Amino acid sequence: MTSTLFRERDALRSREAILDAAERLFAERGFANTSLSDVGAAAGLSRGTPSYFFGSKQDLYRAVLERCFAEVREAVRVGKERALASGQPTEVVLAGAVGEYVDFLAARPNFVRLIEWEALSDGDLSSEAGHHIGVAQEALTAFVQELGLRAELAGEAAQFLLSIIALSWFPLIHRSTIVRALGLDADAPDFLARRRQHVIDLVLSGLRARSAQANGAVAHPPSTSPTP
Amino acid sequence: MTSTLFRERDALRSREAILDAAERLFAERGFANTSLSDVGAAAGLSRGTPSYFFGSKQDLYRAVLERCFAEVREAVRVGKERALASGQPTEVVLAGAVGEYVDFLAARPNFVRLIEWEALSDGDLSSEAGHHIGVAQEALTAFVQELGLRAELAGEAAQFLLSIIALSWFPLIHRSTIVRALGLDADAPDFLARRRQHVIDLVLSGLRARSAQANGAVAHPPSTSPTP
DNA sequence: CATAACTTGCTGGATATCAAGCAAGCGACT
DNA sequence: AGTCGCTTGCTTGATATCCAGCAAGTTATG
Repeated sequence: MTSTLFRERDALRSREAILDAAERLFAERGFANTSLSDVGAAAGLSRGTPSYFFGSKQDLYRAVLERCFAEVREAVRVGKERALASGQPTEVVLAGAVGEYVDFLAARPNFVRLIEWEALSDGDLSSEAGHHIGVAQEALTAFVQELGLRAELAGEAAQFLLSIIALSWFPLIHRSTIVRALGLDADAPDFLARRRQHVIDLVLSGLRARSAQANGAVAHPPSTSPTP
Repeated sequence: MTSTLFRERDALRSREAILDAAERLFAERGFANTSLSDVGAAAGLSRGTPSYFFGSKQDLYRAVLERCFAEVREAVRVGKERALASGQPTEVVLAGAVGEYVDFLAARPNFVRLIEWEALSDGDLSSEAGHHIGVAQEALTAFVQELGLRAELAGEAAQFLLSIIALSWFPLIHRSTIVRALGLDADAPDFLARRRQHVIDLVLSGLRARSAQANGAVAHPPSTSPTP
């Protein structure tokens, strides 16, 4: 019998192992600070194997991003369909969607960090991250549709969506810096649930206030002005 | 007379020039992607000068961070004093403080990007970013004090403060990716004002809802639960 | 005042390290 | 024998760090 110490040779498995390793390392340390040696070693393979399967380092990076975005696109598609078909009241649908978004991101720290490196390095989305546009637009139209807004309020909706993303995203990036500096423990078992609820409450109260302001007369002045 | 083409030798000015150049380049491209040659050239000096003044690349980086944090500490201190002494109603004070925070960050893209690189690279705040703790704690106590909360609600306050930071911070990092993907134009002359107002409205409505829930009976159920 | 002795600000070559990419090689299986 | 999966040796380019040195001052000394 052949030794079981060495895995049998399997191109597909090795490819996936390299993708996994690269995703983890690129997410943790960024593109520039990850060497192909590191990737090979983390995949349990040699220095040269990443190049063998993916060509250049850039190409490997593209492959990693592509795999991540595919997952996100799918999640948005599914979430959108479910939300629009549910027939539940708007607030319930939104609360569910926001909560799921928080959980989705929290379960994918690699994805979040990858995008963050990307945003910092590139400056603009010209290169790889062009995928983002499509997903964001799809989410935005679903959001506008669910709120039953006319097109004129798309800017307002975009602000809200931007806020939802920011609220869900930020604590994951700064879990060990700002979050901890505020005395919160991102590793505590109930942190995620608390955060999820907080984000949902904040967004819903914001939307309620906004629609109250739009419908009724001027109950309170539009909002307090900051400059004296 | 001596030629005015060449600046007279001035150690302090050169030091500052190098700090400025390093801050800009580290913020734009990150630590790993900035060479000391780049820094020297950007400062109008030679390849070797950064090392001459600051020793190692790491030390130069530390000096840049230190200078940034000093500015932030000062801003927090001033803002805190002014807010607590103003005697205005809580909502006005908060709206002012939040708006100022948004503007403060928007005026300092270098700072925001620097911290973001730091958060991504380090993972934890052990090393350089330990400064953060102090500033965040000071802001938090001011916030709790302004709201007149008991210590038990510090966790709640921290969530709100975290949200304020996230809302103000995120669009600056993702101005060319997510913000643009949502159809917003971060370079439009009124984007900052709109965003400022949105953040203020969102935070204030959230706080109003929270205090209504705390004071009155259960007007609406605590909040809609996301899981089916 | 003049010259020498010394300091300070800054430069740019030399060296060493490290990583990407290429190509030759090697073992296993068909 | 040939192909596939993978490894290893080597080259080349980039860059951090060390250091010798120059030039513009500054102080001490005649």
